[in-house]
Amino acid sequence: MERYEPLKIEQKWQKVWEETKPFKATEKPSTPKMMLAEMFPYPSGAGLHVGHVRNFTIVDVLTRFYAQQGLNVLRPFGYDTFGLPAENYAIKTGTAPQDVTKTNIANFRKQAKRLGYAIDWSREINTSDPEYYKWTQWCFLQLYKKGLAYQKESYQWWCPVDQTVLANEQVENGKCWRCGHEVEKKKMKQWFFKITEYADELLEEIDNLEWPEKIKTMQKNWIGRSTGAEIGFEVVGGAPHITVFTTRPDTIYGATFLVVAPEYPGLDALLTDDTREKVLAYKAAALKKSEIERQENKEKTGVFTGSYAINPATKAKIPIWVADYVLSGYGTGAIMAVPAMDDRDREFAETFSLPIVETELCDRDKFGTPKTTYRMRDWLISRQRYWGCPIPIAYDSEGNPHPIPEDQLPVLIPEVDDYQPDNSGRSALAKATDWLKVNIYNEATGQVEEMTRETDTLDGYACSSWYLWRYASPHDKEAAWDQDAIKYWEPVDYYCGGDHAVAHLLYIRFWCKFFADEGYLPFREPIKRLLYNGYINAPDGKKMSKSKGNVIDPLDVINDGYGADTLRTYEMFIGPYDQDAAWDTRSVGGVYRFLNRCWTLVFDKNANVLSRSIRDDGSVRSEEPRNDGRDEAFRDKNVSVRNRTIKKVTEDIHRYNFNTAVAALMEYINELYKVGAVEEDLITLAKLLKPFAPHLASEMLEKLGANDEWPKWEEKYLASDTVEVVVQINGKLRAKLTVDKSDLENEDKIKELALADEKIQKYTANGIKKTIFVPKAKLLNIVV
RNA sequence: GCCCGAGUGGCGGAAUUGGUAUACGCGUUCGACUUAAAAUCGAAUGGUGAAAACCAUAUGGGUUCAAGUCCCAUCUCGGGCACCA
Repeated sequence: MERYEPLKIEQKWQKVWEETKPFKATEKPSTPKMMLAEMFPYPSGAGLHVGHVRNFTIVDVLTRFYAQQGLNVLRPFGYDTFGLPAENYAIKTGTAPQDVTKTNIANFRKQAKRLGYAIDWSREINTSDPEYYKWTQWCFLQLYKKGLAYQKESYQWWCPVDQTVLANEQVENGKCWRCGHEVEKKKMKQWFFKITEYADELLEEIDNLEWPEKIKTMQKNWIGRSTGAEIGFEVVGGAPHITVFTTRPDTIYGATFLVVAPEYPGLDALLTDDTREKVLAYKAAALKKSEIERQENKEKTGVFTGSYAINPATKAKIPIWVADYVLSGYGTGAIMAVPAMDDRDREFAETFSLPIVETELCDRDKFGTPKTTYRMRDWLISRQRYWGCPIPIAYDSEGNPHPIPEDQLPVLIPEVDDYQPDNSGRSALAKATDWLKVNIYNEATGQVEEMTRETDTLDGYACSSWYLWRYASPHDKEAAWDQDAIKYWEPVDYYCGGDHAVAHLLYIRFWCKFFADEGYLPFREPIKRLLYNGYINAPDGKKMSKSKGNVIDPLDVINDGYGADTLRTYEMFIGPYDQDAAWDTRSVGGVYRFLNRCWTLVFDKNANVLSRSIRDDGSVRSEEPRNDGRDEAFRDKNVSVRNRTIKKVTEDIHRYNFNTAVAALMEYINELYKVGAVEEDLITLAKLLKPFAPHLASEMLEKLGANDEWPKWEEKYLASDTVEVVVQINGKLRAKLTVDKSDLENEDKIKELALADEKIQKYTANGIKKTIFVPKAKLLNIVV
């Protein structure tokens, strides 16, 4: 007897797909398109994990579903390859990140192919490929030309022992992750993208997106628009006046002191000989404070500057303090403190015995000018790292930046021997001394000059801020993306991921709006629908991690004999796609049994179950062949189950209820095992199964000689000839009636039948108050 | 602290518009097949109870003919933000 052998079937179909390339996409102007993508992975050395499989399979189910419905689908794939793990590995071992990346991509590709994904493999992209990052640099230059890429002095984490800049995630409890020494903030010139320029549109367009509410709320909070006013305070003694931002200009009569942030630019002018030493010491200490310390220790600290300001409302002379509870990056870096109204100001006033004055409110616009501010800051994009996209800038002898001309792109990453950043705070790119020198035309002097290249690289998020558009024409040598291809394929219809709720998904919206303004994109939002999938945790409910030893390797699940179809279907069945779920190895077996039953129904003529059906009296009618000409009644019964299943699976996929779609297929096959199947059932089953288990379904369809066109249901077949009507007494189920379909709307008839029922009569002996009939719910409620 | 979610059998979960609570799967039990085991197939499976019936969707109220679903309060868990003036 033949058996279901997933590995054999899967190998066969993967070979077929490798040769026939059924998902190679081309623009077909007369066919509706559908573009789907997952958040492209960072190809780590560990290979695919079960979270990738869930993420990719969601996209795959939708891709195949729409392809089977006749849409022209594009489902590309790519790799987000710049980043710290490859660089750290390089520092440790001296292996070039280029080589490690190449190996990891090959492994990822091989594994993704073993899962049978409907990918157009001709569109693979890789952010560290010079063919790709040439255009990342081009994007940077467009932003630079419009003044949206600019330099500014900014405080960075700095490890004084390792003499290097550290990223936020490399600072652990205020200490350097490598040497353990306390880190400090160092003022350095950094590159920024001016995302705040688009703050209003980014905020206002959120409501129009078909995205999960959770993500929309997070983005709104992140942008954090608040409206208020800026109010100028004159400083006694002639120092420049201080402008504060407040959302409550109406409380100005209660402002009894001002507070500026330690980093406040005009701080020096406020100091007196008596206070200078103390204030500067406070400032130095504040700069040393780690984020963690600032978060954990919210006790108010501060120092009096020695200066006073005049409250424009009360004309009172009020002291100016410096305190780290005022943030330099928000508003103007200075506030008016109204301790009677604001909890933080009150706490500060109480700590330092400053006056608290209860106050009447005044007109909001009386003393200030209306002003809107945002929590969102400009996007800091320079990284002092080797393994990133070089910023296409060079500096003349006076330190002025000049863009590398577009015809000299890409600025290639130079080869170096040592990947450790150098002690000037520059990336390892600074070690490529020849590479550093470049001849550029200087407009100011009108001469070609030797300049020095920028050694910072771009934040990886820059590389992923335009990759969805590259998919439209991934090998284009003339442009970042082709206008016709973009017009046809994009914006992306479905984008699926489980991370980057704010950063990546906000940055890509920002770039989209910018390039739309520049005329390069015909839309202002890059992603129509976002699916945000949950994590898959270990069987113990905890996060999977190597150190805990609770990692489930998807390739092990396949190779253990379950196969890719079981793995895919299991991960869709595990629970609602947007919720976290815990791996359950035994449930994987349940899904395997389900697929095995599908296989058996089509291929194993000898299985005794196939020859069974149930007689009207409930007994099993055995030894009957399966696909012969069954009698009419039998066929009608199957027609109704079949149509209901088609409807349920179709609608569930439309709603992303993949778990209940699989459950509906399980119900269907359970029913077929009970009553028997006609050929149309087998074909329908295979077609509906294909998005989840494409190898097995292809094998079934081949055997049945059928295509994979998505089946349609007809409403008229959904109900069988008789329907069950529920009879309630006071809302509680007491009896079930079987009535003819044609009588379902007939209230009198159903009432008559109900009242004739023995069980119901027990309750109606003392009369009936009223009845409620709900034909849609097939329900009659009798109130007694 | 603030803003979102969520709480249903032994377990993961279903219930789409207020209308048969517990679909589907796991686990468990029993049976068939087998010398036996595995695999496969079939049956049962919220609790109490002999049964009738009663009680069950975190807890306590409410609205309704009817509440897992709506309203009010409380508890618990998860996520996000966190001195943003």
